[in-house]
Amino acid sequence: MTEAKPASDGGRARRPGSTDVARLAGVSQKTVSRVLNGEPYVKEEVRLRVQAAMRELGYRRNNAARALNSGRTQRIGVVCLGTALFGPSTQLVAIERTLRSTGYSLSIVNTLEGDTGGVSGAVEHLLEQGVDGIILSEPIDEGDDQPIDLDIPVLSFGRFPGLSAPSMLFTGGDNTSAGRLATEHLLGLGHKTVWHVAGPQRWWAARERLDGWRNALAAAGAPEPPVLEGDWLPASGYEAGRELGANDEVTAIFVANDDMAIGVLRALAEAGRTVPDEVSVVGFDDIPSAAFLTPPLTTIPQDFDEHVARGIANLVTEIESPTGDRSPAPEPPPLRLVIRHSTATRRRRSRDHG
Amino acid sequence: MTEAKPASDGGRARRPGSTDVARLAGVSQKTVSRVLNGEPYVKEEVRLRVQAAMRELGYRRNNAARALNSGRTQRIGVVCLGTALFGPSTQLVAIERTLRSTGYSLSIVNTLEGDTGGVSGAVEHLLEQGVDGIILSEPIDEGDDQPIDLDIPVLSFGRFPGLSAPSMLFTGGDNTSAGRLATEHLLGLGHKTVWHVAGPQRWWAARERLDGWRNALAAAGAPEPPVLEGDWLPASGYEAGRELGANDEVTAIFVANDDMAIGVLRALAEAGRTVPDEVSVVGFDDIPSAAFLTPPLTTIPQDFDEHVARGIANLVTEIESPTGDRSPAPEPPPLRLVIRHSTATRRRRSRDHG
DNA sequence: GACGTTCCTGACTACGTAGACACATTCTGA
DNA sequence: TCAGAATGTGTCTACGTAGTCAGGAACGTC
Repeated sequence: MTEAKPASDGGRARRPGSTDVARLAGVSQKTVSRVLNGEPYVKEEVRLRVQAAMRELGYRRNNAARALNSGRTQRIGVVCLGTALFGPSTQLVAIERTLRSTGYSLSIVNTLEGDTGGVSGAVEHLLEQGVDGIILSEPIDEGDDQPIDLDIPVLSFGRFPGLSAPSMLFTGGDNTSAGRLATEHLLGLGHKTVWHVAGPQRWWAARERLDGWRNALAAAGAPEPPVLEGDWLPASGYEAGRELGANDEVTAIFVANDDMAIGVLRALAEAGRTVPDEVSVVGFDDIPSAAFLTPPLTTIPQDFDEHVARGIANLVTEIESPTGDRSPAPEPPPLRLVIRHSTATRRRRSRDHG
Repeated sequence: MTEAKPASDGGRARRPGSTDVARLAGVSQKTVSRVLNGEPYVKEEVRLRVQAAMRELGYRRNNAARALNSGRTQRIGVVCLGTALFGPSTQLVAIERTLRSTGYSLSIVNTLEGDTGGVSGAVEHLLEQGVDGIILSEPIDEGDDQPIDLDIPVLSFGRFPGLSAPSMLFTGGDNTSAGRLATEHLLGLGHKTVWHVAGPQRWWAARERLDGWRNALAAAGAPEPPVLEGDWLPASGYEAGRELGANDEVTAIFVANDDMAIGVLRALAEAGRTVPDEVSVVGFDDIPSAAFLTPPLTTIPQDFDEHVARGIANLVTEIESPTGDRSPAPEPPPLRLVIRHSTATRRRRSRDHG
């Protein structure tokens, strides 16, 4: 009986394994395994003895060994975009919280914009780590991405062409309808048309909000002004706002997120255009500070918790019984529009008859 | 030669292992392992043949097996607080980015406020997953936490008593000095004293900023007004702002983060106190929208990238050679104060002699 | 040409867990 | 009373990787 690896005598003591627990409790390793997994057919007295031994040794189950044996890691990987934006951050928090209650743990990997390999590189990284499922947190369309072909279930927050997997699940809010809702709100206030400060069009969410805006305008027979595209950040909203503020035609703006709306508000203020008297502004997200801006921002909240809960429930089901028969998606929560003080009925511009 | 487990004929094919690659390349499994790990003493011709075989089979190294064998998972766990706040989110992104370049991957777990077990529960969860090191992202002081005793290195962003580990590393900005800097700026503008809207005092960062404020006041011989404590969110800042706005004595406020400062600004505006003419406000963080508020906010930026890079470099060094001899910490980056338009020299209040 | 290096490769094995299976013991019903 | 089920427990083994060690081949040196 050779001992190839000295039990790291020099360093810290070797972590106890189920074998050590078994020895102490006077049972076989397999019985310890049974106790660990709450299997039936273990005498209560034995179960208690084993649990006592585990406590005494400070036993902690070795997940690597478990994964190796079972082929399942009890871990889910999330591909993020590496931004600290409100939406992605909030969603990630919701994912972690939901996942933990299912017994899975979470690995995250960022796709930095312009990163080598983009999404497919990130996915590859996760696969090598070993994950039972993958979540694409904020699907974007990078032209250079090669199609991704997975053999584990995937949950995506939004459409993601170029992806194939044994089971592809989707969740997330209806950005198109939300964009329509925002636009209709402004049209309903009497504005002839609505301008749009869009998010980066590589993001599907941004495209969909733009689509909703476009649909609403078309349905109302309103002219479609040119789109200004930002990058979600306030500075880009400010740039767009400067253009819009200089244009007397502009009386209503739908901004694709609240952060950019902050920039728009600032630019309008600097241009001397009062909100909402001269220009109405609608944002998106309902960030915590939206209610405290000048003026408080009318916006559309997103129910991340709800979308995440639905998506993850499906993902876990799919992982644990890959039958592919998912329960029919429950209807998504209704869209809401929080009306504050950045929108008002259109007034004749002072210079209209000057 | 029995075959206990049928190779899952029913489901998808078994993933190829290094043994399969070896067979295809006509070498031993060990040689494949050598190629994988870039070890020397492999003939170039053999190396190429093995790599070709790996590509052909779509081989992907199994991290669970690797971890089981080596006792190291190449994974680092991060304990977060489960908030989408700007600071924590930004820091997490920085951690992921930095870590990836070192070859480690990232598991995250949230300590939801009031969660069972708090930090120690989160740590336990990570240990069971198997991590080589742990990062405490936003150290807070939960009274009910039992002391944590680890046997792997820990990196903490801020002090964290009640924690013991073979090596404990710290990084992060100097919140105390930052608090002092903000306060001194306001005092330097002629304000008799500075009021403080603090962050939740369970957070060490919040305590330190408060300490810095207190130090600066004491050093200047200024009276110390009562502290108002918020929860980092704009709404709590608004509440504090309503109190402060009703008090004519208040001419200068240091708010512990920008989000709360937004609430403070709003409350002051509603109270008819103009900023900066009547009241000066300094925030903390320099969130992206800070420059676009009304008025643009004077604030102290945090250099997360820098702190994270320093901390992780030390952590990885410690994991890979647990000698405990860390290179002396390089001096932290200098503190900055971004002066915008929310602070100005004190003017006599209109009612001073009324 | 014998010997010591350096280079290259393979056989064997451990890592910790859980699945398959064998077997012992107790319970149940005719 | 005895078959057969239900209940416990142990033995053996696979999972995929990399460490240890044994040795063969190629090279140089005296």
